[in-house]
Amino acid sequence: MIEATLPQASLLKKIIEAVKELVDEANFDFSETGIRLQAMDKSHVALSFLHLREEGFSEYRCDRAQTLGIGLGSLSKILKCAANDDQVQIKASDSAETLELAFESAGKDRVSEFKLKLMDIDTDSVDVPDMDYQATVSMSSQEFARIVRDLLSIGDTVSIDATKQGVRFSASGDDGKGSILLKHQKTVDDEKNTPANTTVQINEPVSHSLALKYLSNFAKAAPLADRVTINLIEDAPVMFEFKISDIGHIRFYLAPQIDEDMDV
Amino acid sequence: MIEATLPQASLLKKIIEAVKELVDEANFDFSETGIRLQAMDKSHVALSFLHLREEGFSEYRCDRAQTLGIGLGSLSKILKCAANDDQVQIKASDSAETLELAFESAGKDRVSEFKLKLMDIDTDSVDVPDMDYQATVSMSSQEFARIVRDLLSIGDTVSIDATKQGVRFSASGDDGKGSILLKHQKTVDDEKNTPANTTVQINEPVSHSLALKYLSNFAKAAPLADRVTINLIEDAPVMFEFKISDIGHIRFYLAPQIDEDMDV
DNA sequence: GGGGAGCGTG
DNA sequence: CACGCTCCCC
Repeated sequence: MIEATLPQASLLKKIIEAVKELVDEANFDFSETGIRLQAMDKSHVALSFLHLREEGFSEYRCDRAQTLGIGLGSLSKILKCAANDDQVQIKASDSAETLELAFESAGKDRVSEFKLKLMDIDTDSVDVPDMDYQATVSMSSQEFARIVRDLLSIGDTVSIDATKQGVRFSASGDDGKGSILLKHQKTVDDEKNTPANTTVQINEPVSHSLALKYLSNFAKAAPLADRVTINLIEDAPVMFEFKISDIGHIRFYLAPQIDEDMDV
Repeated sequence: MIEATLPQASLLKKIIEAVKELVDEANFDFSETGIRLQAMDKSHVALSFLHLREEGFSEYRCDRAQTLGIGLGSLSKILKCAANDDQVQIKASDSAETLELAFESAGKDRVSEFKLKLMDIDTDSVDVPDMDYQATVSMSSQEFARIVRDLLSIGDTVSIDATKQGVRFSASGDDGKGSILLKHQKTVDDEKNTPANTTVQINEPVSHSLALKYLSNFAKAAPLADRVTINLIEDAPVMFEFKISDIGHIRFYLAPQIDEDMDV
């Protein structure tokens, strides 16, 4: 038996919006402690992780661990039927074949109920070990989204270079090249004027080439978090983390592209 | 070697927005005294002039005169990557094959660099003699833009009639006719309440028919100047001038349409 | 607070 | 391809 309630449907809507472009269907693992999702994208290049802790729900109950296979397209359609400030409750009985969603309007005067057929999903579970990253960038998620959008008009691939000085995003295409450097700033908390600081923690400088179309998908998580953390390590996927306040986080891993220069 | 800096990218953005619809690619002539551009539109009906004086830049250096052929679509894409209050510096070395643009955010914490491939552009240089205009209208550029937009919903062609009393813009189409008269006002400077005065200096009344779609393009320059000056003379192109404060101006010339009544 | 531009959806 | 929504700029 699963029952979980969120006071604002908008949160769940944004979460599903952020992953549904990458993943068609995914297993949601419900346990006492909360909900987890792990899914490769269709082309097996990007990995999405979602964790929502039980404390983040206004009501949470999960008698025994249960995995629900959900088509994200269908779920997204149903969530479009919820107003942003509806309360949303999801329910499933043990070995249920459907997920039940109930939306209640803020004024309690409208109650909507939807049932979503569950599916069996073969999951290629990938273990992602915790790594010691060589570089960690923290920046405004909105600025991240803006940079990705800007560079998409220049080329298909972005190079992310993290150094002690800051992080550089660069791309090139037929019309020319573009590069944006965000300087590392010591965070100044006493000055409330500091809006969108960027910080770079470096053990060793790292550089990676990534397909912008995936980053463009990741950037859809920007509405969920003020900041994004980019974790880089040589010869391993880059991790993008958006912390969802009070409830969890969403993480994307993207394998770097083989550098063309090394391709020869 | 060329180096020129503007404190506000928004100025350059607006300038390029104002000409890019008319001109796909254009030669920018850099000299010690500033930057000039002269370009016919695709259909060779409208002529665009741009002059930016060196004093208007926060930094200007041009060792020797140089002509840079620039694709305005590509340049516009790059300028979209600048925030409005970024500082923008453009650079080109002698006989360079690329134009370099550097944007620096107001907080200095973001520096973006773009390279734009230059191109060879055949230019049909037209000499436009200084003329004694029969009528000169000065009016609010915003009101000009509004009138053009309004009349576009009536017809394709506007007739501009300047008399001592004022200036009349009129159009007609299938649904009917429209006409807007702006009365000549003696400029009253002591009354600060006077918002958008129109003045008409007349030597001789003039009337011209012009294609509204071009005027609609010219009106894109309205954000650059509070006022527009319209200069009319019989049997010659109409000149629209937008003065860009402290730095120069942008002018459009448009050949009048042969009056249908005289076409018979 | 209103208008315009870019993006996603039907 | 057009409409509506959202973010950004004025």
